[in-house]
Amino acid sequence: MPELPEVEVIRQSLDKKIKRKKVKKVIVRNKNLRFKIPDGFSRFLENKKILRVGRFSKYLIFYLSNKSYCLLHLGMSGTIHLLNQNKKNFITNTSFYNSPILPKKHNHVEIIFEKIRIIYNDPRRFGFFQIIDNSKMLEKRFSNFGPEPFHLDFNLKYVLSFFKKKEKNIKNFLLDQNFVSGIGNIYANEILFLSKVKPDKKVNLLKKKDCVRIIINSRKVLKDAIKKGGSSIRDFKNTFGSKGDFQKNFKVYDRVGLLCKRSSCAGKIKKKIISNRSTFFCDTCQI
DNA sequence: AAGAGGCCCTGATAGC
DNA sequence: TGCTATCAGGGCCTCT
Repeated sequence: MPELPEVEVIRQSLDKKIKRKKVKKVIVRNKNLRFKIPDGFSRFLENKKILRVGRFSKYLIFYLSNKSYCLLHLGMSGTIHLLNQNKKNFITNTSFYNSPILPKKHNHVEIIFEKIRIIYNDPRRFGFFQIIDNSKMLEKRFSNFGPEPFHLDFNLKYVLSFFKKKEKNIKNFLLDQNFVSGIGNIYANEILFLSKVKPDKKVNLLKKKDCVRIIINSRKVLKDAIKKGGSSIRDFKNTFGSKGDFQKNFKVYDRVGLLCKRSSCAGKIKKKIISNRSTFFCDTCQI
């Protein structure tokens, strides 16, 4: 599910719900996520206030009242579910498990506030939590990440310097978080379609104007997706914070065999595996 | 040292 | 109905 736009939409709703609220209790049901949740994780969060919920790239950042941080990456299948609850017996109460909005399985972590309970669900367990002790460590954690597309650092000069003499194709670059942060497989496909660039084009062959279009469209696609509430595909429709609508705007993703949406183009959308990821493009108007 | 590929995991779906 | 194979939005690790 989650590329930058989906994570941002979740962040916005989560921030509204738990900002300035104190964590009463944390329950870890299954600590075997992508990285093992360490002993003491619950103790670390309990009795601390969430000052706000931030985000960098595809990571949610919980700003804690003792100037430490908790990161959450949703992996491929991580979702957050939010349940209101009565004050009475709010920690031990388990009636919420019957809630129709809550999946039956894979509810691995619960963070319990006085009137609200957030539940981390993740069937594939590619997501993870991470405790960060201070702002220095937070800075270090993301020091190797490229800028987000919106950032002024993601500009022509930066892109050209990265592409010089590189043999890699442009799609892999867009997915490379060291180059640019927050783009995943869906939006990489969409960005390249709008930019009229073939996904397997080697970056050292790109013209300046191609790079400019890729920069502009990276911003455009992510911004539009955030505005539409992200993309909901497969069974993620009812998930908290991601009842998105952007999938209706997909020009190439999951449209193999269908007509190209560019009005002047008669091509059909092709599918090709690049570095083990499904890649969709129009080989008529993307060159 | 850049770049390709394997792998972590479960669930939905397609094909027989 | 029930089996098997394939695929899924991420990113780390290893190998060449």
